[in-house]
Amino acid sequence: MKKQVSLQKRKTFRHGDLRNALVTAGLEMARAGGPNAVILREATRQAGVSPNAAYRHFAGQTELLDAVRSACLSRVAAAIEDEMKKYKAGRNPQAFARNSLRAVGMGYLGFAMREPGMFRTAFSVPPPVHSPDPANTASMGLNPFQLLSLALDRMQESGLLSKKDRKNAEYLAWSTVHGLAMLALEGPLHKMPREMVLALGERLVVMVERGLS
Amino acid sequence: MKKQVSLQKRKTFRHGDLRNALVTAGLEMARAGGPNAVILREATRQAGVSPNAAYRHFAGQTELLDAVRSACLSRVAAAIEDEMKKYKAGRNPQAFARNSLRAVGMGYLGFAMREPGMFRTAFSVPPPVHSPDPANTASMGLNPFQLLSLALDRMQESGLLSKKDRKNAEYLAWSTVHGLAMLALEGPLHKMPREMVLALGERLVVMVERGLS
DNA sequence: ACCAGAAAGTGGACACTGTCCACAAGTGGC
DNA sequence: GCCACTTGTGGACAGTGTCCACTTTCTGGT
Repeated sequence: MKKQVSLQKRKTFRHGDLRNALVTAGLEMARAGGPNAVILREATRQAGVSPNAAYRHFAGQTELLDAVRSACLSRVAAAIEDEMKKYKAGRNPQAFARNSLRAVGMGYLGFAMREPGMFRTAFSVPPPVHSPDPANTASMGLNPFQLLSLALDRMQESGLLSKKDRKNAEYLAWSTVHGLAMLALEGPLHKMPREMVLALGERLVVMVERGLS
Repeated sequence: MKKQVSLQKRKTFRHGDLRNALVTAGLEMARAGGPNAVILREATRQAGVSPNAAYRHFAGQTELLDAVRSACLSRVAAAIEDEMKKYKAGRNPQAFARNSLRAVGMGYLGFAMREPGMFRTAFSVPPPVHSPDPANTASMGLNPFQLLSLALDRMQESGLLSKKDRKNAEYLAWSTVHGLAMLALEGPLHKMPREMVLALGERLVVMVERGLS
């Protein structure tokens, strides 16, 4: 239907862009079924190539998953950016700061609700921590964590947060929205309607803002 | 080494307690490697029984995992209870309420740090929501969620929380600690030292307490 | 223009998983 | 003592990740 190009058997022996094709296929599987659903052989099948061909581009299934996770993280970052763009820096820096924080939280949560599979994949197995890996970023060149830091910086600069309270505040804020997202996606709250989750998210952001200082 | 009893080939054709043996084996696998590591065939092997024997007690691997998850949830509840027992209701109900909330948060997080595999298993795939399943509880007969509710009730009763703010507050509080735990276990913070995670946890609980009202 | 060597993909095999089927071995009620 | 029922066995199958030896194609140096 969509990328028929990869299904019709190619004429050339070389695929030309296999690595990308595999990641794309893997991304689709992650979208549909989360990290456990990204399956190496299936990816090669969709790329119209033998299973072992994948090993020319990835050391194994784990590395393929790593690449897919990276792609998922980029999507998360993009969603946050989109949300942040709704607010412009105006004459009230405190309002701007608050809106930034809200945008990060709600962008994060919104993506989790919209693309559960990708979200779960993005935060599944141990990635190499805070690597400033440019592959995880969107157009602003910041990963989700850095976008959050930015929002918190604005809080501090506008006087909403003391220097002391600012320290490590990203972890506190992040935990909050991430936790709600996970509980709603694969935890005990998975039957809660999305609107309610998002409503809780609103309260959560307020709680963070109030509780941080 | 430990439960040799299940390894030496039994004399009777019947195992006698196979279901339990399978869950126990599964629990050990979950402890060591999280939900993905609980493998049906391996459980039967450890129980000294043929793979198919498991199907007399579970419809399939998923059901075995369900049972293991239930057991993990019990452990979480037990850990929270242990933490709560440290504080007794005294002449200051507000302090008691605060301590209860702290106990829930820190008990939860502490267990996550001590038993990452079990914790991840406990909150992995969709369980049947808020079923008051007695299998998930510890000695007080309350599951982790209910223990949290109890702590929040104490907050309200002691006047620390208004009726309006009390509503759905468990979700907000829960999200917070759960999020930190997940980020620390299988998220980008997995290299953060446990002491730091727990220190963040302390701040987090304070933030919740301050932010909820 | 050649041609060696690297890069990319193929085919076959292996061990492992979950699961299905038909069958055997004990057990309990009448 | 028999017979139905539960529990466990054995053999099979498809699907997975991965290793090995092999072939096909591309590329760069002479």
